[in-house]
Amino acid sequence: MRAVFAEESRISVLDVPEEILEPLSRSPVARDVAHRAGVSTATVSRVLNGSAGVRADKREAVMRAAQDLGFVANGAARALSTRRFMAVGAVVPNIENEAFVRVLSSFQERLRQAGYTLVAANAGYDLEDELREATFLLERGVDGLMLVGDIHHPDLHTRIARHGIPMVQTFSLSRERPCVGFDNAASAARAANYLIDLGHRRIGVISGLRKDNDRGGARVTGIAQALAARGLTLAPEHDIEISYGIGGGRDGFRQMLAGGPPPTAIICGTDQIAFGAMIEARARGLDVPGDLSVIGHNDSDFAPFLDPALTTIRIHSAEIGHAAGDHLIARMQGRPVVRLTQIDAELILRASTAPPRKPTLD
Amino acid sequence: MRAVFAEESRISVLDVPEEILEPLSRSPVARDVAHRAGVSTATVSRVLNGSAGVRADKREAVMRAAQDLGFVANGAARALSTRRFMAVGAVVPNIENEAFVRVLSSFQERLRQAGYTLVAANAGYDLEDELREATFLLERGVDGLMLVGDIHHPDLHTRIARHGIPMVQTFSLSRERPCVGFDNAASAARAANYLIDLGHRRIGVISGLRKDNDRGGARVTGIAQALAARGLTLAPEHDIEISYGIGGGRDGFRQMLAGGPPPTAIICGTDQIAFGAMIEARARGLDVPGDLSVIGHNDSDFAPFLDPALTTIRIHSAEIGHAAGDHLIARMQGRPVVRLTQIDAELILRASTAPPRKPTLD
DNA sequence: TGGCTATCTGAAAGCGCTTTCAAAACGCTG
DNA sequence: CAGCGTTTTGAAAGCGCTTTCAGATAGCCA
Repeated sequence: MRAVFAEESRISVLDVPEEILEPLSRSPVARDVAHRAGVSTATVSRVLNGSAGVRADKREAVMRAAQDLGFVANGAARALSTRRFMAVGAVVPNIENEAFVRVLSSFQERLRQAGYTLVAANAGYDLEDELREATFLLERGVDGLMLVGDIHHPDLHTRIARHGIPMVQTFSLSRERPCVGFDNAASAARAANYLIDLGHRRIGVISGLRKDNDRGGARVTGIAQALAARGLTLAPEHDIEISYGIGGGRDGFRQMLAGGPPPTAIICGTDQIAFGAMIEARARGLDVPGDLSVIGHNDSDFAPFLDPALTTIRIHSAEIGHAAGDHLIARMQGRPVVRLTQIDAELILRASTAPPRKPTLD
Repeated sequence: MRAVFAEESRISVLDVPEEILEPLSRSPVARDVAHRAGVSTATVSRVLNGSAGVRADKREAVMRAAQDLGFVANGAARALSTRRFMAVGAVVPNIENEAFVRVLSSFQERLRQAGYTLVAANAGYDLEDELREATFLLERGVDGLMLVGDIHHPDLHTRIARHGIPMVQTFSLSRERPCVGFDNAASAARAANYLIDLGHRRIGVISGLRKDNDRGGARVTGIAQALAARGLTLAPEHDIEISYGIGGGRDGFRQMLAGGPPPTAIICGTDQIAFGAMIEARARGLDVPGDLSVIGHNDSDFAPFLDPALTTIRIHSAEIGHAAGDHLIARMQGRPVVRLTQIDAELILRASTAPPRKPTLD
């Protein structure tokens, strides 16, 4: 059931031309402040940047003049002069995705404290687009760059290197490049082992799109290997790749059921997918966790509130963002840094997983 | 039930000092390109900015030289020279909030197409913080600014005016300033009227924090007025203000029940709050919608998938973002614009609302 | 008070682009 | 081929800040 009520569709008040805002003469520049304070622009700069060696009275005068005039330094001029933009870029696959939002938020928090601004861009799970967006950021001017994952367009590293700015990768580990993340394969394998230990033998996977996505790929690989190590296999019909979201999860599970004997447990690429799969399972009369155990990824806000509460792999997004921020800030300030920071994901056990009702016989 | 399994806590590989990246001489500048192409920097600039009036052969030569050198113009120098930063700022109350994320994403989409970058900042529902963040953005250099809501720090408008850049407000309407949004009071009132029409007489509200939040305030006011117009009142014990989130919703509803005869319907500030309230209701043995009708706000992804599916006020976040982007781009390019764009919210009817089981008698 | 050092200060030179302005090159026409 | 109107082009002047460098001041001691 779904209807639109009282749709008083959209209205626009047309063409009220903009009035001109105050004919403000011209925004004040350092010279104006210097004049007013009776000093040179050099001194203005020194005062406003807090550098020592300015006599108290002049300092006062400059401060007051700047205040009176409402002076705000021109960022571009400063950047041009100092060769520092005081900005950091971040390119993430999907800027609306909860996990990335959390990382960006905590990343920004750190940067902001250090006086940097964050400029985020969207790469949409496509290496070409990622390259394009990163290039755009480099042109506009950033002092550092955050990327997601370990596979990128071959030209990307060259371009970053040419700009001579530090870069840090997140969400996965890398032997070649600085990174903050976790072992996606290992954490997914841990979830698989947990299910195997519970007695499950037919285990399925519903992942998001894996194209240009090393994290998703690694997780599936990790699961397949964990199964193999215990003499089990990930059946092709139990290895589903769908688009993200609750709808994707429903479709994915439906697809899986169409492929032969259903699994007794599934591991999903996100909690949204897991939620969708649970809905579809219920619609098919399957009990979770009685007939089907479900594990998600991310520990979204709603995960503990689902019915049953969702077992999930919690990614410490906030800590990844903080660590990535700290890493970049340190390098931009020329301090030594750790090259690899590992922040392991945790398996959070809740009610959506249980031993299979009737242990499978094979 | 909630346990942490196999917590192999966090590891950091320490102090592998960063190797120096390629000792690249110095990134190429326009002069280098000019030299290589045998022209002046003026011509280089003309070619790279696509301005007409450059002979084809020189244009070719410049293109090739720029390509060979991997030249990328310095954004700060360009900004300083053109007095345009090609950047737009946005200050939102909570950068992690789903509704704002969606607006920012669609806003950015438009800006990006027009060659602008978005710089977003977090104001945390506090006017002082909002002022601080906006000022920070103004200093760093933006050509336009997006804000949320119609109440701001008194100094904010002065500062924006001093910079002479356009600003647009979102999510609510304003008679003083350019805006893209909807009538929060009216849309909430519509929801209230719908409940009244269903036969509800005791209607409650659980809103998020209303401090420095005109949207939240307007919604409650709208509901109270709608009730009053039908001879009903919003009882103080049914007017709850809590922090956002599912947990907030649970707490809020619990608090409401503690305050006397329970309402037969509630309107919540977000779908998360509504979800929390539904969980708490169920925990108390109340049936939704039999004993309690619930309406949310935003039409989050999960709303149609809750059990029962959630009736909610859908805010067209993506369209608000697009319209705000278009508005700002137009003004930055000196084109005339509409001053007020209204994009009404819709009431989406689903299964969480129904007539009260036993009509109240008053 | 003179001399010497330590502290402050301002003039001026960039930073790397864009853009104006005048000169150069070009293409026609008569 | 001179003369004239167009195109093209480059020199140079900014844009508004930081920072160097040398000169001006102040502080101190004898």
